[in-house]
Amino acid sequence: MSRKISESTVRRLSQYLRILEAREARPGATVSSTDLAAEAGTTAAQVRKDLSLFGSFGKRGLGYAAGDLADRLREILGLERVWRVALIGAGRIGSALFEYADFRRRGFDIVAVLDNDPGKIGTEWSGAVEVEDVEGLEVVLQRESVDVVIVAVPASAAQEVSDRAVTAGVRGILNFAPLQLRVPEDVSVQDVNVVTELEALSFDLTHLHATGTD
Amino acid sequence: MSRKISESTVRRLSQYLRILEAREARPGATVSSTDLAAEAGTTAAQVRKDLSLFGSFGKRGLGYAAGDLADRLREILGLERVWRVALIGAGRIGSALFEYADFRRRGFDIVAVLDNDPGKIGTEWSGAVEVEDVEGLEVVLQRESVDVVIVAVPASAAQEVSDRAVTAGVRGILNFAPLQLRVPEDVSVQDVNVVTELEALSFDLTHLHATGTD
DNA sequence: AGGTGTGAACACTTTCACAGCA
DNA sequence: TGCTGTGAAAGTGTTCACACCT
Repeated sequence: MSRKISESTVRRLSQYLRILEAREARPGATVSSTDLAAEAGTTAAQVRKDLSLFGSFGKRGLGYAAGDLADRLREILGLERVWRVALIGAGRIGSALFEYADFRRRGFDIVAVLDNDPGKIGTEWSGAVEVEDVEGLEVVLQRESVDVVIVAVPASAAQEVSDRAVTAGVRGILNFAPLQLRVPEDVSVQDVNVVTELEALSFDLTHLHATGTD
Repeated sequence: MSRKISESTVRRLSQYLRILEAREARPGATVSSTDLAAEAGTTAAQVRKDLSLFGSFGKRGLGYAAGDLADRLREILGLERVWRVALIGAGRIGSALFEYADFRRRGFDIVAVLDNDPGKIGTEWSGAVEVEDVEGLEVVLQRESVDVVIVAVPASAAQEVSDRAVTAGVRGILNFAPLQLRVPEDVSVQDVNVVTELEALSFDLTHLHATGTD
């Protein structure tokens, strides 16, 4: 069924879905590629190309049925199920993520939290999940049928934790550690690196200033 | 001076720099494009292309002088100065970011924190910065000569806050709100969106499974 | 030999422009 | 007329392959 879909297309699909959800469209409402493009900060042609990669579900002369389009996007993105997520690392980032209610609402359920700090192990978070010893990583991942792990440990521990999760069968990793994780081909890693984003800003600012003179 | 440098090149430069810094190279140490590529998860040709966009500072047969290369990268990325950052939004994400010491070490100094919650305004964070009322945004940004703002407020408030920061002269925005900020051409925005990253994982996992059957 | 710097080939993405349906 | 769907054209980014220096 699937051609090769680019990373950027997937990112935009996620964005389109968020836009549609924010509108909580009344039944029957329609949306055009021009609409979506304006809000997503891209072009109408881009929106149509992205969507047409998965079939043609627009009506010529009208646009897309907003509700149907949202459903279709959820289906394409694999969001019709609940993903079971384990959070590895109960530090600042970990706890901020855990408290971020949007995950749960969007189908990512944090079913386990692990850390190696004895002061944290055994404590209960939000009266729901107990922090467990990362020592027992494999057991926890299996017991909870975890699909995805969030790596929120220091860089020095990240590769080991990732290796163990992969060995335990995990195929998706959201990585907050500032290094490139080495994983087998069939494992998908997404990186979040705020320092890199800031450095990209720094680059832009430094070189934007130069635009006038060059 | 500057040709058009792609977003992806800049991201990789940041990564190369981090790799070099992690090695705390002894003076005189050298590093080859093959080395860097292996650790960064890219190809040697890519590394050389990226670096050659800014001049030729490698030695044929030898590689790059690690220390010099790191210096050059910092210069290219505009990291030879300290960037003054204001954090708008003192919620979960905001506080996690504030506590993340790496920023300061890397030249991003959070000089102001703003929020609209009366319970937070006036409190001191890390005995260093006092949370101020977002009401006075413009005054604070000017007083502190802020270069970059981090937008960590709910989506509903993000565009307004961004507009006000831009009007006050800010040219760089790190955006954590899940929407596309509208800004003038000469303002650079970098987005961090964890939900999109998770949805990209969800997409990959859903479609990797299919590879066998298709 | 070993490893850089780079034009030229290739692959991928975005934009254009228009045929075709509601 | 209005707006989608899509081949073809244009534009960007990556990989190849090799001349050249140490």
